Amino acid sequence: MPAQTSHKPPQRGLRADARENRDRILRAAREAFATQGIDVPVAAIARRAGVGVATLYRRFPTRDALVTEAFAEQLGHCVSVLDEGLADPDPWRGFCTVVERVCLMQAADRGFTQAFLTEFPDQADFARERSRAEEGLALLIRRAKEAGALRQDFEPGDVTLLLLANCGVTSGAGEEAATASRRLAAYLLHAFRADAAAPLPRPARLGLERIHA
Amino acid sequence: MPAQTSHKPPQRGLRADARENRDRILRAAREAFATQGIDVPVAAIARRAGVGVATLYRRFPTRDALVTEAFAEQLGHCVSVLDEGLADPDPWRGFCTVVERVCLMQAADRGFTQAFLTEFPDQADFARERSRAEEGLALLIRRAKEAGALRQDFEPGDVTLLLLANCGVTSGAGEEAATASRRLAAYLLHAFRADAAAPLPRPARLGLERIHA
DNA sequence: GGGTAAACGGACGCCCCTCTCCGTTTGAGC
DNA sequence: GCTCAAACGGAGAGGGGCGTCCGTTTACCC
Repeated sequence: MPAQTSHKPPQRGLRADARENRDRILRAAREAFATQGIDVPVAAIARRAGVGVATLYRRFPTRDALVTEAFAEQLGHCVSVLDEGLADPDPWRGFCTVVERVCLMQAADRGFTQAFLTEFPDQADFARERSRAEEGLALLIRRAKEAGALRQDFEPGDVTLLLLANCGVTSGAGEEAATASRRLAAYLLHAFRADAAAPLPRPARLGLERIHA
Repeated sequence: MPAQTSHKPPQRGLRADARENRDRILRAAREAFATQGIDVPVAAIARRAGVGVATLYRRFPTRDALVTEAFAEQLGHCVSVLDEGLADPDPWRGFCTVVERVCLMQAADRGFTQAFLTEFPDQADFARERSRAEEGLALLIRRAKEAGALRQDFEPGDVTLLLLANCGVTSGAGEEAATASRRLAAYLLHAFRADAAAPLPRPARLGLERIHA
């Protein structure tokens, strides 16, 4: 079989106007989701993009498909943030950076946050990205522990915990979202430090996939 | 004027069957909200209560009125938890108890949590309870600081921060909600301790009323 | 037990959202 | 420039939730 050309198949072979419209729809969707939340009617997105609803549905057969595609970019961004964190010679600093950046991404995009909280289209693409993210994260955590910076009883599910917590904060805090998110991250990162160790209750069994349960 | 007899006016003077039905509706609503979330259709609540929709709407003229009334009990419970915390001779322990208990209440009731996160009917009753809660909380915080247990740069908005964070966790963690909530509370309470002090970013301006912005 | 106002319940109107159908327009190759 | 498949867009079908109307039933009082 031919090497699968990235995960954006339906771009090639489209007529010029169709491709243009497809881009406008995606841009409009991202804007709408970010500002109005993930529940904006499809019609509103179409209007914002300057196309008819039928055009939108021709490219994205269902609402979920559009949501998925619209957030693929953000998801990719998350992964690259993680890569940067892994590249940092100081694993603790790398870990902190990842957490802070992702939290701020959530704070800046209401739709992205909601997508985390509510059930989400579990497309195949996402599963792949997610498992990559899980591996990278586990590696970063292991390194940070070995460096003696991250507490020993920390575990990967605690990252999910933090992300969910941040979802709540960013959904609820309105315009203060970014400030609140920063403060939450600071508090939690502080509690995660090894030198802050004090007994913890047993961990929740939260994988990254649990997020969309 | 006659002393206002608590804040449950429309109980007296109802016909026996009507009062019975009213209670069943409230019970059904609380169950439905707790298990299915705050978005259950009114019709489902009516069915569960064994009454027609019209009967429901006769007692609770709008959906929001029903939600408000259904959660009044929980809100009262929160306040009494706070009172208990205030009664503890050790203000830090009192503070921890309040936080942990309220977090677990949220974890146990999906609807209550959602009501925190999403916009909420700002009924007059609630404003009163809320300001009482704010005062009590501020007092508890002041005492805990004076006792040297709570960090000096902690501020009331951080309680809102914690509650919102817990909302996110409990909405997202499914059956692990209680476990996750406990762990989050432990982490944050730990970070709130005075002996854990490290510089924080500037606080978010979150009052309790901000929760429903 | 009989009269009456209160309470009941289901059917219905209204609105909004998702997705489809179909007649019209347009880009691309010759 | 001509042809035609590809793309377009608006109108509308289908479904669901909120709140109301109105004919029927029932508790309470005498």
